[in-house]
Amino acid sequence: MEAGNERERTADEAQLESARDEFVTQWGAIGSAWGINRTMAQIHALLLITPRALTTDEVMEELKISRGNAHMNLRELVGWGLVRSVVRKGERKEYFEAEKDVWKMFCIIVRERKRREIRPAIGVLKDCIERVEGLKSSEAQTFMRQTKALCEFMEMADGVLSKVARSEQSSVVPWALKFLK
Amino acid sequence: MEAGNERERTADEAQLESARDEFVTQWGAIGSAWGINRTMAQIHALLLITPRALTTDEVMEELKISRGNAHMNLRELVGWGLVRSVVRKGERKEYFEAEKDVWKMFCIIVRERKRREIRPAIGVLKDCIERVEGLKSSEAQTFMRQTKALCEFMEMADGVLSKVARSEQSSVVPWALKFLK
DNA sequence: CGGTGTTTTCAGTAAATACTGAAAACACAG
DNA sequence: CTGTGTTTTCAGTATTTACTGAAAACACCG
Repeated sequence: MEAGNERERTADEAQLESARDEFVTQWGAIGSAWGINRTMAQIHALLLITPRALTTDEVMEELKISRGNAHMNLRELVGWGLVRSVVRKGERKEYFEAEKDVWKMFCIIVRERKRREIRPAIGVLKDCIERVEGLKSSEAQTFMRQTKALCEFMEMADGVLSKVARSEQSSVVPWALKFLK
Repeated sequence: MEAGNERERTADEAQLESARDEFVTQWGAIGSAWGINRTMAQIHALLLITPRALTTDEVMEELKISRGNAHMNLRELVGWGLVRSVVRKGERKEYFEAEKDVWKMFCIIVRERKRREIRPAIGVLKDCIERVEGLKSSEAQTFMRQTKALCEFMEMADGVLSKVARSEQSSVVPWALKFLK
């Protein structure tokens, strides 16, 4: 009987572990399709599904990666605000834990991508528009029309995302859903 | 006087060309931050700001890239639906032109990313959830909670994006903007 | 059919990106 | 200050990704 339970628990553990591995791997693949370093996405996935905070060594061990790699990507995640470093009193090791609330996660990503990519893109577009202001050729006209349209669109997107991400409440979106079409 | 006009026109052209180059380069950089091949983004940018359709050779020339590269990336853009190939009667060359309407462009990108990345991601999450259904350990609980939350979130995002992209009208979003906060 | 202009493919190579591991820097306790 | 555990850095290297260019395939013409 005891042996049976043990065998069962072990099977369960194997099942869980394989699902966790699948999740970590796939999350890495998904991340890299969106321009995020695969390892960083994997570390993030690992921390997301781990109840407690982990040390750099545990991350290294779990994902079979070097210290440098683990370290750099953990720091990057902390930089994004997706992971917090926690220090336990009396211990010298640093622990890391992910923001687990999916909506907060989303808001953080939106804010950061806005700051890092959308804003600069708008800047570039404005600069391009300025440079050809007043030019008359049809090529110049097409260029202006397109860059202006793109710029307006991105400013709108920026606005929408700001509001959505500021709300900090996933309740706003399901509500908005009803009104769309 | 004539010389003056010519000099002026030339200066204008130089100004336009530098702005166009800037745009193409930067659009490439932006694209690659979002997981899109830099060259593909540059070709897209080039076609966006060119009033007429271009041949593979013109794209090669403009961006200083090889035939193979130009060809493959043009095909990829056609695959996304962001670029159409047009055949002029009596000519054997193939011409390429971009979808210029920014809102349509957005809808296409949303639809494709949904199809290529969001849907598969949801599939992976569902699979992971299924695999641990019924497991009791606290590790399993955390795993389930997180993957379920992520899955629900992505399904919601998928729904919102579907509706937004289906509307085919940029007018819906500015309207929705007022209601957000 | 052979000739001509065009597109497609892909082996080989280049460039970009990510990772390793070991050394240096740091931080703290004794 | 010295020893110990920990974090940080980064030159060198591996892996991945993207590109080239030439050959093959294709499509049409006379």
